[in-house]
Amino acid sequence: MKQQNTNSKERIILAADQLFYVRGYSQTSFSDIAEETGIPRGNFYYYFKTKDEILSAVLEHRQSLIEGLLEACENSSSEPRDQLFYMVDVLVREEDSIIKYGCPLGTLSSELSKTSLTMQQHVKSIFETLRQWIEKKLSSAGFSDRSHSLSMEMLSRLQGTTVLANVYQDVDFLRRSALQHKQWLSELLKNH
Amino acid sequence: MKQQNTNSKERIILAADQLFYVRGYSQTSFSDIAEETGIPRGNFYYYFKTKDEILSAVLEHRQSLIEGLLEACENSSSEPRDQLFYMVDVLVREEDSIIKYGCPLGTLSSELSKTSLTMQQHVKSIFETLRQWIEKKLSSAGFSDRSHSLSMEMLSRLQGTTVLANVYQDVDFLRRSALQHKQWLSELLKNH
DNA sequence: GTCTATAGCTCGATAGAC
DNA sequence: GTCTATCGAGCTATAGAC
Repeated sequence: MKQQNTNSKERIILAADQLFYVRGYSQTSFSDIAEETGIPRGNFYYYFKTKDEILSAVLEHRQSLIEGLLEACENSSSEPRDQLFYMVDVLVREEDSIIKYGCPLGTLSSELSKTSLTMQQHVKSIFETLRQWIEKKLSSAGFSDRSHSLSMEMLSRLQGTTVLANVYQDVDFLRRSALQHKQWLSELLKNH
Repeated sequence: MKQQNTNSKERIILAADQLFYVRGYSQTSFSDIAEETGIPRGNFYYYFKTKDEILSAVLEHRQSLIEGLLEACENSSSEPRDQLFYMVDVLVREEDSIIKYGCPLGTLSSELSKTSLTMQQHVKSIFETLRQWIEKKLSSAGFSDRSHSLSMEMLSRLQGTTVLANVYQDVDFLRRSALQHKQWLSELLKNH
């Protein structure tokens, strides 16, 4: 009934989450995670049968991180408009890592779409969580018909910004894009 | 003085270019390229000292492909507006591979920014070739002051579209986005 | 539950015959 | 220039002692 192992399992997931982001999934080895956590390689197989199972656990963790972000957006204001602004500003709050490694979801999806469509589907469902929240906020701001395509457009702009900021390693572009994104949202919501 | 080897070297580059796109750079092995070309593994080292040298050659090849695309854009019309449209429509002309593997430049940049900043700089310079051409076309359409930031915005939109189309494996979204992109360009150029 | 040792495989890279 | 054979390192995964 004792669950000290939960600690080790959680530490593996957290280290893997960071390493998969920084180095990519395929370029992260068990040795890397072992070095980061101090837990021996062979021990991992007590918690996970395969490397893919670690990836699954990491994806569940990222899903919960996204849900945490959405909650923070909800708590940032009572106005849907400002909640969406808070979402856009995650670009600036995470600017350092985005410049260096891109979007944690976008770059992982890119990698997995080339190697494991099954796992890529899991990333897609995290995107869906994000998109549905955006759609809900746009709906409550009066966009009942266009809310779906607008939510896709908003995600698309966010992804485009992270890719180019990463390509050009340009934090000023990232900040200007976030500002421009909020101006676009303002214009959009002004008419409702 | 005989150069039959040029044939083999070129075949290696072409196969590597395709495999680096479809599987990713790190996930493509010499064996994969050997299987694709019929050229034995060990033979590669006559033409390239390291795997990174193959990547360099592939990047030079992609640079020339981009220059070919720009030439096709130039030849598609005498109007800068329609030349830009032709550029946007590459999304639709390449829709199948974009849905499956994303943008050949964007996904490669994502991967390399995590593993080899040196090689990523090479990808960045290819993006620059693209961006400068767009900037030139916007300038000749009257945007002398905003042409730089608008060229970044156009690249950003293109990248965002490819990422989301790949995440959602959605060709309809890709086509709608291309249309929307051209409408945005039309609105922009209407005022000049 | 935790750890070491290692199997079995594939990788990039090398050596050398022809 | 073209090919085969192989090295040494690193990988995921397994076996089994404690």
